[in-house]
Amino acid sequence: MKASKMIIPTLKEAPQEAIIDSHILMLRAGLIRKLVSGVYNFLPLGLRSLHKVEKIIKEEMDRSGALEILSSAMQPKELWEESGRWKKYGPELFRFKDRHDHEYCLGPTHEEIFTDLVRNTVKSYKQLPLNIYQIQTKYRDEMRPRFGLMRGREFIMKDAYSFDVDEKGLDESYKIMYDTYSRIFTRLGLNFQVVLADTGAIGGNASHQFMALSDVGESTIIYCENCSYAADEEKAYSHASALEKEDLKDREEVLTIDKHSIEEISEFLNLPLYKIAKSMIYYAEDSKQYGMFIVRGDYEVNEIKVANALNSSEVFIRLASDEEIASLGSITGFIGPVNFSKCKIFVDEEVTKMTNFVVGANKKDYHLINVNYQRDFDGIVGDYKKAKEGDLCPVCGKPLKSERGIEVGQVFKLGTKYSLPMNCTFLNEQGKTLPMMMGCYGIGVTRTFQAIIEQHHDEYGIVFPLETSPYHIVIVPVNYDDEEQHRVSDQLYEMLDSKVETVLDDRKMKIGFKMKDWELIGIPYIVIVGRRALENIVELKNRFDNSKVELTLEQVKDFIVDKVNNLK
RNA sequence: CGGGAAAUAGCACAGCUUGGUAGUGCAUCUGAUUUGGGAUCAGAGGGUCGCAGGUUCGAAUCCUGUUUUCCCGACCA
Repeated sequence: MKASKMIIPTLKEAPQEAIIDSHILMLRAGLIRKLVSGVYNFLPLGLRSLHKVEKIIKEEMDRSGALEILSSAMQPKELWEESGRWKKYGPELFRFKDRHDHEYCLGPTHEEIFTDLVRNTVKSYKQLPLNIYQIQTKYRDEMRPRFGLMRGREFIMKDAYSFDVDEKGLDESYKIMYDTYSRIFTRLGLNFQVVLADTGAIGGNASHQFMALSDVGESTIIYCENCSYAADEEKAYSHASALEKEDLKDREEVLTIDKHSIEEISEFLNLPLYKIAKSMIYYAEDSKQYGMFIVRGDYEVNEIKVANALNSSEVFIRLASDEEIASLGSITGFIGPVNFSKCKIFVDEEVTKMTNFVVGANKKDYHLINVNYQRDFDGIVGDYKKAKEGDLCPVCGKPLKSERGIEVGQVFKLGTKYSLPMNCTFLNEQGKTLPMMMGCYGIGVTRTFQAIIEQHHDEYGIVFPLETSPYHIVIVPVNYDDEEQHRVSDQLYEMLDSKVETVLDDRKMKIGFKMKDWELIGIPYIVIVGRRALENIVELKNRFDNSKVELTLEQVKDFIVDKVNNLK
């Protein structure tokens, strides 16, 4: 390809809208352009690279035995009502009507569609197991689109759904996808970690997330360096460092005027945070119940765990208002579990290990001191706190670490969550009708594309891994008007073009300008044709370490052809 | 949806306090000179100053409303 025929709209300055490196670089390198918030156009260079990401995903999915299909972004309301999600999904679902007033949505995910497809085409155990996937555009009306492709309202996802006859089959399908994902992200050159995850709105009973490690990631990973334990912060389970047990003292009521927060109480009573228990009342809008959650003062309540405890999903969980708290017989700032019975009490297990601690007295300006679990109150014991760095690993007991990650993929075991309500069944060997066991597996393709850039850039620009670079190599004559340089550039281009993806930068620009462009765009190998053109010697710049070597044309060809062939 | 900030040429920004000709750099076009690291000179094109209303002889500037964008939180591939 000749650079003079391409669209290379590089920007010298970073557009105001971007703040993280990968987003700035995609914009500056002319890979994408914003249409509206959370929606982007892919320009030629960006699209080439994106297609390569898709190709790798496709190759590995096909290798795993999965079958590719393509469905529509437009989905009828009826299917969503069958699964119960038309109501449950909330405002994130883009909904619209046609001229006949029929309702539709733009698919944020495709469980309903695939389940419907399979129930109408597969009837026998002989046709199972089955794994069907697609690479297709998804729509989610995000509250806050962010960081370019990282969280868009329109994005490309690879979604796969497996159908099995039983749990054992599902386990196998799940394992295959788990391994396939590991291969995909490895081939894409991502530094990633697999973590245990909560199942969230999609539902189901087991899940792992694939996290590309990065400081700008929106997820926090809690992991153990000693053993292999790793989990999303939302899901992570840990033990707090142990406290000294004291002899139980008599419970007392103390005046704590205007001391509402844990910090204020701690300071006022001169007690450390871990001698105080935090009581929070949550309300689940779908299951319509309140729950009081008690955690140790130096911990946060994990709202995902709250949602699970209240049989709700996180979207519907909120803190109770002051009025609601009053109607339950307590008062904001002085909530506590002692002599409280208006709603269920959930006690974090770390609280059961505390002795002589402080809680609210459900009475304005009073707290109770020397409170003890079981002697003074009771509740449903479980894990409701947010795990944090320094906690002890639930597997081996060593201190846990934390790191940020970009969630690029997730695998779920759905079980019969969709097949049961949607009646997706098969006949087994005994002629008995059974619901299929399903799994679902997603990769955020556009997000993965950005994650690659986030992990592969330097001070000059993007440094694409060869396999996902828009082009493999670019030939840059210092002065294309110079007769010798022109001849050598053309000759090298002829030698390479049919074998590897080559750009010849024939633009009438100064060398510095052209180099800056390609370094920004991230083409890994740049050939400079300059003063030694007469001797047929050129310079090869390697963007991975920014080193340069002088080579003959033949050597350049052998080098790059070899590199590209090695990818296959 | 809560809290903050912003909106002036393709991009980055000044002008607004104190109302009076819409500007700078980069990019674009023409010509010339340049060609080993974002060239120089000369010239040119490009704007409903986000939108609507108000105040005023006169509004980019002051007032009101509105929309959009970005950032921080709650949600997810």
